[in-house]
Amino acid sequence: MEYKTEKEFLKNYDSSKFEKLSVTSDILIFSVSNKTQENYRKLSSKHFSVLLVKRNDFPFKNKWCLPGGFMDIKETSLEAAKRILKNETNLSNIYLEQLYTFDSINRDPRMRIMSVSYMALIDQNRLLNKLTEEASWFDMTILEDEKEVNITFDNGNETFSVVVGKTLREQTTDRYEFHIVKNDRLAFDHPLVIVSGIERLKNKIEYTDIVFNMMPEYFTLGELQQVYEVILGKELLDPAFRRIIASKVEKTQKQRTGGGHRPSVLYTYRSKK
Amino acid sequence: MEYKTEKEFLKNYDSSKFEKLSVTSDILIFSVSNKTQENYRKLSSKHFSVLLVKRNDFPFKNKWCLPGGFMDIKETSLEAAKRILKNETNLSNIYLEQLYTFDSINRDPRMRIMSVSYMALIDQNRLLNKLTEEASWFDMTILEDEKEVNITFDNGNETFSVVVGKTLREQTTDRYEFHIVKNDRLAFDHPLVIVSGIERLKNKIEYTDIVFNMMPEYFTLGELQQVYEVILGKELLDPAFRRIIASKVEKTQKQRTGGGHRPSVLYTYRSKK
DNA sequence: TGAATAGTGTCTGTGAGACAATATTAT
DNA sequence: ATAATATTGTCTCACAGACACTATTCA
Repeated sequence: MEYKTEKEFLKNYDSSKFEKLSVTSDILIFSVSNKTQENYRKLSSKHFSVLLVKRNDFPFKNKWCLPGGFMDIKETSLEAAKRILKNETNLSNIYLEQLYTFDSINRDPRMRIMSVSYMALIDQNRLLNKLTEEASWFDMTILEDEKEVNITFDNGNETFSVVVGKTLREQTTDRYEFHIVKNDRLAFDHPLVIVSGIERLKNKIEYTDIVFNMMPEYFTLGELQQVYEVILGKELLDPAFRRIIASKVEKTQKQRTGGGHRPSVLYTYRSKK
Repeated sequence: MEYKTEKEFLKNYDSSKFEKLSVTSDILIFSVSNKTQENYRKLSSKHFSVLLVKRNDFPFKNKWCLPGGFMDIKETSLEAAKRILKNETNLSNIYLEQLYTFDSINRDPRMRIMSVSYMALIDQNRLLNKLTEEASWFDMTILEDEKEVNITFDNGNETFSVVVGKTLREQTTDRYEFHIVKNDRLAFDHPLVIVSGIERLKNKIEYTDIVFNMMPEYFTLGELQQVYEVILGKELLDPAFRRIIASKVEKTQKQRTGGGHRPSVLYTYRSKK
């Protein structure tokens, strides 16, 4: 049948023509946690951490997964992500960016479900006991070589690790293609989401200012350096770090005292150049 | 109802519980085209170009759009992209990476349709008259300032331009959020896809080797430099460019002669370090 | 010969890496 | 005084920007 106008066409459009599927928004909530130190003189050490939720229902009952949920037909995946984030942390105004869309055929045993994943960055100090019961921060220890990424998760009560393999498809697709090598405790293909997010964050921390979304309003350069170090997984030299960061931060009158050492100046993020 | 095992749960799962939607794969096929020169002595000048398809049907009948199509329920969006690409160019083995998922509620007037977009890079020499009838390469002229991107499309017969505005959402989302300011001839939200792809390519060309996917097997450094220049939208200094690129290319015995000037050595891509 | 591009040499300033040195606090 | 971190100084080396210069071809 031929239509003369778009209006006419739309009125007669049969929306059931193509098969449909469900979509979820899954959110990688990254943060940096403080581990208090035995020795009063030492700085509290920092850990790169991710928020996981224990599944109460099938599928993958009792396994850990990223906070997520089905997208409503009347909201965008970003809106769904914000809703879930709000639900999980009771916070709005969190840094959020779309990460990747995962849609391998059998990633969900129930049926074909596509996942649009988002990455959120948060300063853990903003949420004080606001977590829901099933949610828990896991510190990540990341070991990476050319072939694999090995991540150990630890929330204080439970420890487990996953291994994700990297294949580099020379020309035809993304630089790295990930596949799960070992995984007992994480649901779905979430190890792939986590590894993708880590890669993204590692890259972006070098050429953007996103790191400040994980920082409180006032912080010392030592703390900021520690955050860089746990995310990049390597130590940085103090003078070099200070030079690079100098244009992005503003000195304040405040100081942090109390450690058994010279007090440090508190800085704030200075947006723009 | 409570289930004891995952198997039992899955057997009884009602997959119609959540509303569903359709998904398309849309592909941004970028290339660099040669404009032959009047003066025999001059090099042919290059243009950054994108493949567009004229819509034969509603919606957006007679407008131009990115090659794309509905994803089958039994294939992934990447597989769909490859299928569409094969269909459009008759080529396999094309560089392809997932770009972004666009899912604003009313992006398609028919119904809720989510688009997973891919970016493909291709050497135009690989396809000789292989294009389908409705497809056409458009050279892009890109003017960008802090607030807007203005792109003029030209396929030899037709010229039009679109304007996309940039908003930078300080903390809560991606660095830039795009919105269409002016658009007459492109269908759907495809101006946003194109701008996102250009941003991605501009970034990646600096820290990856993807540019070689747009080059033939043998090329001169002058040609390669021209490709960088049209994509980055700025001129580069010869010695600096040669220094940077040196480790990525391999000199051959071949030469390109025939221009009214010194012949140039042909190089090949040298993968790895 | 001259127009046009190919290709090289080299100076200079910037900025990162490395290491050393100094400063300041709580016990 | 000492452990621990904070903060600065400075040397060196690599490298990007800039510009000048040489090389080679074909009508």
